[in-house]
Amino acid sequence: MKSCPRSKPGKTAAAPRRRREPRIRAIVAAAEQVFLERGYEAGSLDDVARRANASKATIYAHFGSKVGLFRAIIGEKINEIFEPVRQGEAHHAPVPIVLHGLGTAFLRRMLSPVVLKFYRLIVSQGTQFPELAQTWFANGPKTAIATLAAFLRERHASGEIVVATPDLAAEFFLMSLRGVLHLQAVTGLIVPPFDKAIAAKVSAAVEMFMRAYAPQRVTQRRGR
Amino acid sequence: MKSCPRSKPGKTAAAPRRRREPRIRAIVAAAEQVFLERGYEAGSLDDVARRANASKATIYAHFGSKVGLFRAIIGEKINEIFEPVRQGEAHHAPVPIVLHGLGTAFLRRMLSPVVLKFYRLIVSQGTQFPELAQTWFANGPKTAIATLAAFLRERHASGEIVVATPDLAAEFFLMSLRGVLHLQAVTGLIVPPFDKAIAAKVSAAVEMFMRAYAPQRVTQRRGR
DNA sequence: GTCTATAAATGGATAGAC
DNA sequence: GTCTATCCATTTATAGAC
Repeated sequence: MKSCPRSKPGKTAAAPRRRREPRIRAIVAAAEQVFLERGYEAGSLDDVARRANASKATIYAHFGSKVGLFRAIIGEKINEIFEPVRQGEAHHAPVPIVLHGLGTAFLRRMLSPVVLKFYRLIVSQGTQFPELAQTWFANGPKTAIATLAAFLRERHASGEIVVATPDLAAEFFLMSLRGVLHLQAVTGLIVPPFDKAIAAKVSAAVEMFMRAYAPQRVTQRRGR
Repeated sequence: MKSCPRSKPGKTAAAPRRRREPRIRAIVAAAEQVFLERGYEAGSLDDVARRANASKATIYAHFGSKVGLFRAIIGEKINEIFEPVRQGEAHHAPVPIVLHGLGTAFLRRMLSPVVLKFYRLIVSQGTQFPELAQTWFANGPKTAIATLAAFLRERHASGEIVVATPDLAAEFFLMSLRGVLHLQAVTGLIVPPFDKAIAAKVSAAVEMFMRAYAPQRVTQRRGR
């Protein structure tokens, strides 16, 4: 049976880029779902074709192979997913307040269904797709740490905190934030909503961080 | 359809357990390799049979299905793998020294090939095999944290450190220890040897921990 | 470009001989 | 208990019509 006849493309100048035929967009959307939901190995092209109301032949015509489809879809999705992370905003509140806000947003995002699925995918397929792992790491964890480190560096300069190694401090904070909560969520041991757990974890992490990096200390630490 | 041949009643005094026919042992060993190396989905029973010099029929006779084999093999392997974690030893050195030793051992283990493969497996299959995720979490992270927390509690009592919430402090320390290093290793972005990176990470984490939990503080912080 | 139909290979699972 | 041989569903990939 014929599928719904869609209006043939006549406009190609409106959208910035990402201007593609509806069939391809449907395939992309379906592939995202399938791969994120079932993983690379278990996700089949039959499944993708079915959800996209397309045929496998069309998929192959545009992406060449399963590997090609996976690379294209996931590579693109990475950039889309981690876009919010790159938005480094200027914060002027006291450090603990800012950390609380950043931490909550960060942790919420880490534990969102789509990011959890993404994590499972990268962890299980990272060694098979090095360039995807690379992109993921650069756009995700690395950028998050760099952003927080920049903030810490500022506040160190203003004397509000004492951080000799901002990148390390940022890493510690973010990792403490994830904590066991992330392990439990990613393995399905706990399920949403996580709001209560997130709030508790953020408060505890901020408190620990401030205890470690607050300036008012008597210890005769080395200079600097 | 035969079910899993569990522990046979009889001589369970001499040998701890593991009293089985050589064929089964070969299958178990092969299955461990295959599943840890290629994952659950990609790992095939043909592959297992080949490496075990056995036939698929024999596998089915003893384990019933692929799922059954996986559950049995991985469930058993978890207990074997994380046995060292449970060895809570008594330490009498100063806290930073002990943390350094524990941290190094812990991180080394976390980044060992087999534990990394295990992590990939649990992360990707955790939601499909809840009881495995449960066992893994209880024997791994949870036990590690509990062990460290017990140590911290002792030293808190002796006044050497000030930890109001030992479990949280232990979690923070261990998570800070893993840090980005673990992410990079698990996704294949970096490869062994990790010794240099481990040493650096441990020192930094211990320093941070002591800064946060050392007792010599001016607690004139308003509020607290 | 997109479809139907099919090839070719793989993998989970079983029957039946020994 | 273990093997060989086979079944059958699924899956990647392609050929050829429209």
